[in-house]
Amino acid sequence: MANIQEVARKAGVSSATVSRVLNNTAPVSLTTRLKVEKAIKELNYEPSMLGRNLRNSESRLLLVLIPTFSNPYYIEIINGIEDYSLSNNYNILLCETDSNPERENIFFNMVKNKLADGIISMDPTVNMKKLYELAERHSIVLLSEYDEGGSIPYVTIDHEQAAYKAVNHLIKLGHNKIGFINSDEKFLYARKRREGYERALKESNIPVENEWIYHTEGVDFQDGAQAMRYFFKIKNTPTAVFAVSDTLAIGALKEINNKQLKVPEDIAVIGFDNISFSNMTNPTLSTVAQPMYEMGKKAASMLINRIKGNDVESVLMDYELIIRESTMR
Amino acid sequence: MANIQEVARKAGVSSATVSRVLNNTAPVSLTTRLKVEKAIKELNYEPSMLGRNLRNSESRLLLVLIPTFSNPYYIEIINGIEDYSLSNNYNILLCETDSNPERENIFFNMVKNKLADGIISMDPTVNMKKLYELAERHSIVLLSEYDEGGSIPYVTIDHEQAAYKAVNHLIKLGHNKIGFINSDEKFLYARKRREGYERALKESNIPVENEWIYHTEGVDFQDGAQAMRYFFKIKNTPTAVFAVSDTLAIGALKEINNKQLKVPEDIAVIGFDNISFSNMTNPTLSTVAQPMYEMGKKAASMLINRIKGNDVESVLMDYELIIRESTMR
DNA sequence: GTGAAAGCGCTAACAA
DNA sequence: TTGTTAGCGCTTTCAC
Repeated sequence: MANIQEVARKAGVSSATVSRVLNNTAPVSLTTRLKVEKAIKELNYEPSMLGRNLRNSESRLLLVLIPTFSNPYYIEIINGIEDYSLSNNYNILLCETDSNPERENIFFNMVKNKLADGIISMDPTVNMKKLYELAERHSIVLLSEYDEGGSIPYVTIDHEQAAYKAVNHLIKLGHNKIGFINSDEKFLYARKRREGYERALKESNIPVENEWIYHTEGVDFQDGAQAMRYFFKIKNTPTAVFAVSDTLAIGALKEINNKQLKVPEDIAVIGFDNISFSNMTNPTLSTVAQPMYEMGKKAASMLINRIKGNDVESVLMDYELIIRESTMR
Repeated sequence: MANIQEVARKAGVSSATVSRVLNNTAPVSLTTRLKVEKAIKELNYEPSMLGRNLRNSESRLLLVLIPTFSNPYYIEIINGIEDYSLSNNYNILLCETDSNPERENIFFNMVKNKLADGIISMDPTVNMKKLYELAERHSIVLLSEYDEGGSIPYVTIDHEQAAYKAVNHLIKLGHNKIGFINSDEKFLYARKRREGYERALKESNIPVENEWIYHTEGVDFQDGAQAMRYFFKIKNTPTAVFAVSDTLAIGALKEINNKQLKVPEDIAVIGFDNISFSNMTNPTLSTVAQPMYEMGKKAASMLINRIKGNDVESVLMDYELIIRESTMR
């Protein structure tokens, strides 16, 4: 592959001029521009990003941290991030941390040693201390999971209120025995959604029963099924279930099916995330939809702004309750 | 962030020595090594990949081309690719082409201008002509989709035989009206699987009816549902359906449910891919499982070998028929 | 075992 | 409008 010098020689100009043609960074006379473009074409020249990046000390690569590829929740967000990034000449590197600190370190180091320009973290298990250290000298944006009152900008929804609305919807349907399948409360979103769950109950004078709150290990289908098995085991099985993710809700649905019970007649179920599967289950799943794609775009734009040195503000996005068969009367 | 010169100065050595300590590329006396390591720690030094990559003219970045994030089929493969790559100090860049030639170009250019060292393409819509051009000077491996008799190495399964087995399974269950939900036959895998479908029928003296072969536009749930609606519309609705992907099969399942028909009693269904959701449907879905994770690892190892300049050979992997409720008697 | 120096490919400051 | 030159941070000869 030819380099800029060879192009310059072939065109009979200096490499600086070739660079100027390439980047439109200073006026070049039409004749020389044509000569240069001809040489570029003839040599099949493509500028090396390696040289350019070293010189500009940027990589135009953004890291997107997610705990696992297997949660479909992230897909649309990633699409949003990618679309915005690509159209701003940034590429994104999808980083699966597996909630593994070692992996996390690999990715943090990529930023430190200039292989990436910034990070969008969607990983609720991320090491916040290290992230703050990194944030001192590098650009970081939090997506979905965030740190209240912290200095790292984030984009998220009002998890407390969204959970409140979901549970309230179940209450209005006449339920007062409402199970809550939550994930580990070390995650902020889990704590927030629990608050929303409790507020809805209290406002309707329904006592909050600890045995109706189940904490899962992960957010796989299996975890949801296991939670449901637990609810079946206790004496007072709920007549409605709110799960903090669609994957959990779908697992619960499956388990209810296995028991030959009917949704929503015997047990109503509502999830969270509006993943594409949620419309394919039988019955279809009610859920809370976040504006995934928009959140992704927003986060990307915030990050790129940060990289450019601008100040950015955190944002709270809207969400929507989606009623489907699993909570119809 | 400190650079190698500052470390050298602080340690009282030359930058060459620091580099030698960093890369273990030549013997360094213990005392100087300790001095250097001390300086590195004190300055919190991390070598810049930008400089290193330019010097070594490599990026240690691999591109993984997939048509869309939203097909869960790719997840485990990507995990395999990523695990192998990371443990060999390569990072992977997941590239969603959206079957869009422009996007494809962006990614091809990354390889041309040294921003990436090679490509694993899982995109059946990829522009083969351009890919071959690229393959002349760069390392490429095809995964799942491949080019028979071409010069680009690939890893795949025997699609013809896998389809044959799936259909044969339906025949053994007593079906002789077997619908086939195929994707566009511009894809090699689709043509191969059709061959398998036809071979199974012919071997059992079941005539191949064109009206029982439906070609979808995409491989989303909706496409499967649409295919099933078509089968319901024709006079002679099949009693069993083989879909070339689980997503299609799940869409079909949903549509059968909507018709108040029972799977497998009224219509048996078998898919392809063994995505995680296939075990959560009601009934659970029979399918063909490819060794996704292993295929990913294998492809990554082949690509990295190629980059190193070694010759690599294409491989055919095993697959497995997974019988679940949707095809039980 | 270690250092000096060149150079990977590019861009930007300065000079002309 | 264009060329000269320095230098981004690193590794690797080649001397010593």
